[in-house]
Amino acid sequence: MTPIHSFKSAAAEKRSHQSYFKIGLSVDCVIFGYADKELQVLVIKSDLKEFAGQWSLLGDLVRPEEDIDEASYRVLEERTGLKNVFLEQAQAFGECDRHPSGRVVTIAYYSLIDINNHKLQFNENELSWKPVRTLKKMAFDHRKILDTCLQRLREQIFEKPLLFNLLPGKFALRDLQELYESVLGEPLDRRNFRKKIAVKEWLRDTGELERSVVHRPGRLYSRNQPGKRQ
Amino acid sequence: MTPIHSFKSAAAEKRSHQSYFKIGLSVDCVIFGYADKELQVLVIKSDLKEFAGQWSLLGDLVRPEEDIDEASYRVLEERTGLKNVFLEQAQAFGECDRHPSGRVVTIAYYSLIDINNHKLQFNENELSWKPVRTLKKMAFDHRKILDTCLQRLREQIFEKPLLFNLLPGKFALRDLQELYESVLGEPLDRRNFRKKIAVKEWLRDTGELERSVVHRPGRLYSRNQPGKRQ
DNA sequence: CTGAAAATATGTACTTGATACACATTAGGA
DNA sequence: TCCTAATGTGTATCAAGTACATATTTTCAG
Repeated sequence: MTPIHSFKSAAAEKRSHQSYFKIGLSVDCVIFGYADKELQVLVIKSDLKEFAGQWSLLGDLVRPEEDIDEASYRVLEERTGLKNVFLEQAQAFGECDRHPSGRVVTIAYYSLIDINNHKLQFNENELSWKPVRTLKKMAFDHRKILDTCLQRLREQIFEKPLLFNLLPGKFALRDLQELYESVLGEPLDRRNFRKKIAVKEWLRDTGELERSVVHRPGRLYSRNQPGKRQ
Repeated sequence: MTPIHSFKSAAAEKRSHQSYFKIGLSVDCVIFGYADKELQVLVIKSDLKEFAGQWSLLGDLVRPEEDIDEASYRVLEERTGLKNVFLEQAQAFGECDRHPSGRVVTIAYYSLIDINNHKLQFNENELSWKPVRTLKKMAFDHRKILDTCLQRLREQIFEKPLLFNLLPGKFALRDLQELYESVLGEPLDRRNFRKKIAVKEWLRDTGELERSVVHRPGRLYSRNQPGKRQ
């Protein structure tokens, strides 16, 4: 047993524990979006021959000089151009055989962005949005990572106003409810949903109404920014 | 940008990404116990000169050939001799400067054990139980890790029967309540506590009573093993 | 112009879980 | 035998979640 906390110096560490530094460390980002009334996730084609044709999450090795949180923000920004968005660590995945090319432990983060309000950086691989529902098999253990993050998201959406990040600036309550239903994977009662959201003061009534709907138009709301009193 | 998922082989990986393998990976275990009516945590004296005299959590580097979960079980077993106990991953901590001897990312786990029902392996350093309440400053970012795990524990104790791991085989309801109060850091109403626990069916009435108490003795309970019907 | 269709908007009863709180009971010790 | 210090239990209240029905508003078809 070689307790890490008894290292005497970085130099001694490198000599005596060489083999311990053979483990690669990465971050993987589960980036959720919403389109076609379905929860989507941003994925790229894996170009590992073991996973030919399969989709994988956006990830990268952590650089020696960056915090792991920084690494996740970097991956998100490189791929979507977005900064300063909600990004939360979910869990580390560290089974020996999870990466066919070597030992790589990954730390999973998840994030939510408005698909129509950003530009993807399509500079390599095939980057695309896929419905979470239809992604049966993914490269590596990425389906498991996705499920873990989705589970975490489900636990959070009534605690924090996360899902507003997936919607355009103005939306009807029905849009919001459909989004919640997509994420939770189950229908919600319209009246109870409205009440539940109402008490949280997450919404601001824009005074506008829906247009071009074939029925009575609903009110349009926007996210109530913290600190702003309506 | 060098996406990890496009590695062609382990050999190529080693050549082209040498610098990415300079990050050390460890696990740290927050091992809770209960004694003197206080929540305790298992710590050792740090022998890093930067943290002379300070306490640190039990941790070790992850070995190249073991899963991270395995690593945490190994650390726990090496220090306490215990196997097959509850051990849950809490969070990864990966700030660049968290370890003075180099870049080490750590994954925190927490566990709960009965202090009086195991033998500590005192083969090195000063290994001891310390009240969580009195540990103001710890080595590394270990106080932060401890707080994170404690927070996670608080969220779990009414969901899962975790705290029974800290108690002897037989205990009175008052003992259990005092333990909950220690963990939560706040007093609980005796009658409401009893009701809340009762509906969960975590307890089995042993039929015995407390002894040597200077008042009316309470019933002694043991943990109701799953599957066992009383 | 009118009525049908399809959605919005809202309120009420019920159930469940959490909280606040009071009184009778039992063993040990003086 | 009484006092002490707990145990053991029940009830009223409040908050949150759930189930459910009716009136209203717009567009579209005729």
